[in-house]
Amino acid sequence: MGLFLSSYENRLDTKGRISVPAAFRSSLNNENFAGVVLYRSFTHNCIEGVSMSRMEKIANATDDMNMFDSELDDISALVFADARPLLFDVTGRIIIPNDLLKHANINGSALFVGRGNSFQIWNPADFEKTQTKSMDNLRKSRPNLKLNK
Amino acid sequence: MGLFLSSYENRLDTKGRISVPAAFRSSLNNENFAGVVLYRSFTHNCIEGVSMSRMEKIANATDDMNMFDSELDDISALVFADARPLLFDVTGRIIIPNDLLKHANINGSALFVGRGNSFQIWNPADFEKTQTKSMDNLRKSRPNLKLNK
DNA sequence: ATTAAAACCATAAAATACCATAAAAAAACA
DNA sequence: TGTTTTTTTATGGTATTTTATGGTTTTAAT
Repeated sequence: MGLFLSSYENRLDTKGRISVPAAFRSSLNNENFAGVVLYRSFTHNCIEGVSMSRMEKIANATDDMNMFDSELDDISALVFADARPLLFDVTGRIIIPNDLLKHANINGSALFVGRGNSFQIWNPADFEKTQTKSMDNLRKSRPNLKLNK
Repeated sequence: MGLFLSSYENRLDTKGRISVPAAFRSSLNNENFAGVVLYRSFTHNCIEGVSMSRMEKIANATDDMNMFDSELDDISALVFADARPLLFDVTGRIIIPNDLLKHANINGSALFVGRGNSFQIWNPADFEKTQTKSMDNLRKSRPNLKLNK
């Protein structure tokens, strides 16, 4: 699978449709499932996105075990119940469910942020803020850090 | 087999019929048996659901083992004795047997919850509670948990 | 004959496919 | 390099299909 790289801001139309960036779609070219799987991030007010094959990997890893392992049971309860498989339409759009949009505070437009093997979808302004905060944290803990090498 | 993902709340009608979510049915598209297998969960007040082919897999897996493993023997004994094969009607509905409904405390409507290779059927309010509990458990045991590893 | 179960029919709402076009990116060319 | 042509992408609107749900009729069982 190709990596999800760079960031792209796209608009939601009146029907809630939004184009998944072409670059992300081509990272999913040889998937069986022509779409993405989205779920609410546990750690941020954003949406997480992965491929279906990645979900299948998780399913097989937790499979058969969780009957005896309560922690695995908790994890799979949260992940799979919340995960939304969303097919692309012919032009590469998806409809992001309302509860996910609400969780990420997304209204008019959304920022697709590459994360390597996954990606995130953010309210553009919120992402800006958390990036700044992350940068500040780094500078505090590592005063000599140079990020623009 | 496709995964069971996301959650869908549907209503029971006066005759006890309820639609299995279309997304779940399409995960069972290329099964020989046009329906699902339900049984009472051992660990929760809910109903477990799997495909027939998955039951067969469990049968084969336990077959070789339970001669030596008394716990597996107990589990498979319970599962198979309790399991109900239920065919879809033309519109994709099933009738959930009364003892299963009672076990899961289901009255007017039921929540179909994806679990990857299986799914569960819950009283919607009860599910809400256990999800909150699962989240609390995880946060306690793993404060920095990231699920998209 | 009475009851229960299965097959059949109907429909509003939701989801999805279809068609069209402007903007942007890439390719071809001078 | 700069300019033109072609292709791809993002976006908008409309039409069609699917789904969940309710009710009725027919068949089977007791």
